[in-house]
Amino acid sequence: MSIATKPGVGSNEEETELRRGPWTLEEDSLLIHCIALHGEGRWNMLAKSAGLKRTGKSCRLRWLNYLKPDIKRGNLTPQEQLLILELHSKWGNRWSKIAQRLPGRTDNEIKNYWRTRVQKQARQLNIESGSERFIDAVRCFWMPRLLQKMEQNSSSSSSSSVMNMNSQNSAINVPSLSPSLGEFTDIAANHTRTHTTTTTYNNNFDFPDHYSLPLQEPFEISENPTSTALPQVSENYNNDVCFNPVQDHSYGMEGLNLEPFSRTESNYGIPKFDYCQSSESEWMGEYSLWNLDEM
DNA sequence: AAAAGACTCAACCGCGGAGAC
DNA sequence: CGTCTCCGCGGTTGAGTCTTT
Repeated sequence: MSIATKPGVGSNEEETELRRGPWTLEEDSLLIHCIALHGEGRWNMLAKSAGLKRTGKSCRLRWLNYLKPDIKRGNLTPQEQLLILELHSKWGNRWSKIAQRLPGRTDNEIKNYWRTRVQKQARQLNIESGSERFIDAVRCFWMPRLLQKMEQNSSSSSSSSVMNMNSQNSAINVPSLSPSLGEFTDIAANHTRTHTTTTTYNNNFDFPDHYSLPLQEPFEISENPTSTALPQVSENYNNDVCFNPVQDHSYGMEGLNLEPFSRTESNYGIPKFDYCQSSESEWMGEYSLWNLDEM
């Protein structure tokens, strides 16, 4: 079995020398060209026929995570983040399975998102990721936040290009979001809509069962994503992509002050407080907004 | 302006399953 | 049935970048 040479460690036997590390433009071109000719799969053979000194695994990874034309770039949208949270609560670290529900997103990207954003937040709150408290935090704080963000986006999207990136990006063949995602976001947006009729949310957020999934099995419901409940939202999702050009890294959970939540067991279970006191306040960075002591 | 620390994400690694022989 | 190879997945690493001090 050939062992990849480490960077800087030379090998006299050229045929066993394998490159590692970042891919060059030339390598990318070779791989793309070869896949265009032969298609995906048979990665070891592909690597050889392309003349690449890479393992088949490396070629596969490069293609799937970076070169494949339908890969989306940019930050995950609130909808995507919400879906990730939801699916992770359902499936755990099944990244590839989760990625199948997010067209254009790779398992690697989702995994990175989870580790760098979600788990980081859990660490900062001294919540063990995957614990019930963590699930609570996701459900009672982060999901509603994302739903709120979705609502804001959807209300402003009519005058923005946020939801229309797909049609503008003719170079990239982006598949439609799965019907399940449309279904899901319909339901999720409906949750938001239900509560945005008032200026105050409460954290119960009509997640009916404390530990059961708030949106039970929304993914295999229908082949038709069209929703009668929220046509405008569905429409957006049928149009797809939702690549948000705004470089907003704060869609996620950064800035949430869950200290009381993480510290006070009495708040665990049925925490009661408003989490959306002010629609005009930029919720990211409003640490005090989340301070239970103030309630 | 520079150093230190934090963060991101592309890429690698090891493992296990599937299929061919 | 055992062995080998390929493929795909999840976990991990580390270089580059960004932010903070």
